[in-house]
Amino acid sequence: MAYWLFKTEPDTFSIDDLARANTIWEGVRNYQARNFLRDQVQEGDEVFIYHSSCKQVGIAGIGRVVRAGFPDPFAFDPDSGYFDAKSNPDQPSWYAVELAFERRLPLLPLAALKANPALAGMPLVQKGSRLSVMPVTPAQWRAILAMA
DNA sequence: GCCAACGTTGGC
DNA sequence: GCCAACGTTGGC
Repeated sequence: MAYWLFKTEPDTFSIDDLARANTIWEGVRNYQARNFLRDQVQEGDEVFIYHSSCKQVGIAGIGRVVRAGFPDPFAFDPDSGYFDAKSNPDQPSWYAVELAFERRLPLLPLAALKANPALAGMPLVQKGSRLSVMPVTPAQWRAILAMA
């Protein structure tokens, strides 16, 4: 089983929304993140949910992967904001996974994560990184849980 | 709202 | 293939 961190803007989708129902994690439009979703994220993996671009940025909770990578259906829907005319079901450009809610965490602010030397290797805390789906090592996972 | 950093696009 | 222009991300 592997660990991940997914970013989301809570104004659009938050840990509270995940707590209400499983969700298709759609709309990832970055190739590096896409490759993780398509090739590596597996059912049963655990995921830190990170709130970005908001008042209190940080890790807000944990989700669990209940369906591994499949073609992002929103990319095929002309009415979706995530529509991509270059993606088609025969050769999908983009992938999604399905997540279930696991639990909330007391918000772990980005500043605190940055201050933890055990997390220095995470793209999350590195300047300029915009990666929205990233692997978390078991050691990093434990270090973050220890902060909660 | 500002702006730095990054990814993508498109002309050549 | 280069690289300037542009759009987006995301912290502050």
